[in-house]
Amino acid sequence: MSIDFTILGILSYKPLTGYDLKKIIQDTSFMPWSGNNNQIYKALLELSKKGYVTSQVMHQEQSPSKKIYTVTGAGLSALGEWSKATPEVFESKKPFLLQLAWSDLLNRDELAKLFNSYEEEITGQLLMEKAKQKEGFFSKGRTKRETKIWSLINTNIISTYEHELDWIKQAGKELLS
Amino acid sequence: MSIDFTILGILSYKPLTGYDLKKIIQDTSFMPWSGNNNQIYKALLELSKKGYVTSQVMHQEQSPSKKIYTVTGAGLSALGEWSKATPEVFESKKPFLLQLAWSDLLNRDELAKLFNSYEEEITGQLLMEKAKQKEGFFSKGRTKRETKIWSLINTNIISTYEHELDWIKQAGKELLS
DNA sequence: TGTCTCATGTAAGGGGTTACATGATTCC
DNA sequence: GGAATCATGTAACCCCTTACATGAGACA
Repeated sequence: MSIDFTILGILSYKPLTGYDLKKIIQDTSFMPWSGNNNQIYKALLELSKKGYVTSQVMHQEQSPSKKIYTVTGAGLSALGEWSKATPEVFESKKPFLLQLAWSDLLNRDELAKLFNSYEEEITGQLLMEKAKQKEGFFSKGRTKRETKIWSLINTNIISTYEHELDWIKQAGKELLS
Repeated sequence: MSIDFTILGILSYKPLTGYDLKKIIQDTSFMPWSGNNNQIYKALLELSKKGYVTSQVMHQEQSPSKKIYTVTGAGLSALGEWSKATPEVFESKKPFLLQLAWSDLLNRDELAKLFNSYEEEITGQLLMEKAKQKEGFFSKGRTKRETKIWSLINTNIISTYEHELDWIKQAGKELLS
C-alpha cells in the first residue's frame, strides 16, 4: 500500500524514472522494500491508471530510453491526505529477540558468542547508516522545515540502533557476569 | 521460516495444541505473526513431516478433540542449531517515518496534530505492552537464567517504545516551537 | 438470542522477494 | 574479456493476512 505514497513522495521532490526510484528506495533504510523492480514498475503502472502520475518517454542516444514520471495535482493531494492520517504504531520485529527467547538451550560460551555477534552486527549497521545519511537523498530538503524533518527522521534511525547497542551491552553484562 | 522455530521453542516449554500456540503467538508482541490459524496448522503439519514434532489426539467429552503436539529430540536439536546462528539485524520499519518524510506539505496545525496522535498511539502501546508482560507466557522461565533472558527481552520491548516516546516528544519541541 | 471460548481447519488474495531477460555502454 | 551501470520489464514463489466454515458448550 504505502509504497504508492512513497513513490508519490519521492516524485513530489522531482520527476524521476523507475530506475531512479529503485535506487533511492534501495538505499533509504526507512523504506521497507527491497527496491527491486517488480513492485516499482507495477506500482508506477497503477499510479498512472489512477491519474496520480504521468510519464514522458525520453529517447537517449547512448543509454536506453527512459520514462520520466511526474506527480500530478491529484497525486499530490492524495499524498497530502495520506500524510494527515492517524499514524500506525510500528511493531518491534526483531528476529534476535525470537532467537534469544530459547537460548537457554545454549551453554555460557555459546550465549556469549551470540551476544557478541549481535553487538558486532549492530555496530556495523550503525556505521553503515551513518555513512548512508551523509550522501543520501534525505540530507537536504527544499525548505528549512523539510530539512529539519529529515534530520529528525535520520536521528530516529541512528538513535534506534544506538539504543539497541546500549541494550545488548547491558544485557551481556547482566547475563554473563 | 522462523515461525517453525518459534513453534518448536514454545513446544520445548511444554506440549500444546495448535489453538494454544495461536493464543501465545497472538499476544506475544515480539513474535511477528498474526497468530491466525492458517500458518500455525500448516507449520505443524510440516514439522510433523520433518519429524520435529509428534502429535497425540486427545478426545474430550465436552470440548472438541485436541491434537497435542510434542517436540522430538530432532526438533530440539534443530532448535539448538538455530539458536546458535549469527543473528540478523532488525530493520527499523516505522510507517510513521515514511509518513513524516513528506509532511512538509502540511501546515503547522496539521503537523502538530500528527505528532500528537503519534505520541498518543505510542503511549497507548506502551501501556498495553506493560500490561501484557505481567500475565504473559514470558514472565517466568524454567531456570533462573531463562527468567533473566525473558526479562531482558521484555526490557528491550518496553524500552524501545519508551525511546520512541522520548524521540517524538523531543522532535515535537524542535519542530513546533 | 446472541456472543464468547474452545478447537481445527480451508480459501483467496496481497505484498514482497529473488531470479530471469534484454541490450547498450563504460571501466578495469 | 568480464563486470558494472543504465534502463525497463516478466515469472515464479513464499509468507502472511483476512475471512470463512463447522460445531459444541458457557454465559449474559
